[in-house]
Amino acid sequence: MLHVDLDQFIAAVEVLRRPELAGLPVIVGGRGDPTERAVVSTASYEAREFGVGSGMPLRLAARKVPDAVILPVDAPAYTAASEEVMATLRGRPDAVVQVLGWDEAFVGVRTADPEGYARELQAAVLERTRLHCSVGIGDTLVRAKVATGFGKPRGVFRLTAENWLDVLGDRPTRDLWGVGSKISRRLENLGIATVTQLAHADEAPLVAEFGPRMGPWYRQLGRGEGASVVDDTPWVARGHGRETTFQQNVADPAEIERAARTLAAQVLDDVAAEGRPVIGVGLKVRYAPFTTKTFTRKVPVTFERDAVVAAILALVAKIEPDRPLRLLGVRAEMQMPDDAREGHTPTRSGW
DNA sequence: TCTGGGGTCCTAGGACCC
DNA sequence: TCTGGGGTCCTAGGACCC
Repeated sequence: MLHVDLDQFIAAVEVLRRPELAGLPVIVGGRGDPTERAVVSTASYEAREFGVGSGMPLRLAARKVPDAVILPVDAPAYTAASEEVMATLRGRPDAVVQVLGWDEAFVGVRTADPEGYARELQAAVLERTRLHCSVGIGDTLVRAKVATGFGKPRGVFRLTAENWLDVLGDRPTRDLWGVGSKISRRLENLGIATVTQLAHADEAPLVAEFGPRMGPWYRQLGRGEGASVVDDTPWVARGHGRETTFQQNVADPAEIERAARTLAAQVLDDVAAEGRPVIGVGLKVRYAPFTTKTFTRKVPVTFERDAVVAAILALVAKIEPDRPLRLLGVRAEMQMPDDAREGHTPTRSGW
């Protein structure tokens, strides 16, 4: 199968509608105001030269690249561009498309010439959307996904059982899809630093450290093994959430309740659009400077907005008084359709 | 430098039941 | 007086992804 990833997608979309930005360091994040609390969504390759990357605080990015063009996030524009891209992928011969996000998808296809197919796919995407993408080819989803990184930008790269360890074996486990900084550190404490070491690790210590599901899963990941079928079943959201980071920390209970009610209303609008009842609510709180707490509660299956808001406010009452908040989030879980996906293989990202 | 906002899934531990 | 073993449900929190 193939994995397709648009190159610097958000920045590229912005440059398309403002051609004069081509070749400049472009940074997209937050409301485009580098004095606010926000992070970088995407930086153009020119900006990345200065060490700017996704997830970096916007303030820091602006300091690193004083001449950067800083733009606000325009989600509808990226959604529209993304839909064009995905439609292009679906139009490829025999393609089964599994969308992973705005700028990513798996494409399942049987072909004797995957590289040729990938090049044609890139040409089709470029012709229809004027956007460049990189393509990974693999015999599993994990290998295809990881392969794309080696193809960037605008390239094609293949990873299979043949060359997986040759290419990745000496790399840190952090380079694997699903291993972040915390897991890689815990692996290191088990004496596992590289992909090869993970691939050949004993299962028992992994199970002891990560549990009966995730332990074996991480070793599989080290081998690049796992699912190899692209699944185009339409996505069904489990819930919807909204959160806001306060520009200044907030301690006033009345202001916190107001913010919670506003978020709850937005969440309930999102939920109502799905036409499925609410089965639970959640509250996320980040106390300043950066300690996150969550509270959850099941509710009787309901379409009643007032009942859901009341459940959310009951969670708000659990917030420690006199501790300033920097973030507040509200979430609602929805009832799943009966036939919803069962027996999922863990991937940590739900895809 | 000071860390967004939208999601998903897994695990631990307590409550409760038989 | 101290205490089994199995199961399910719920909550809180951790980690990851884009």
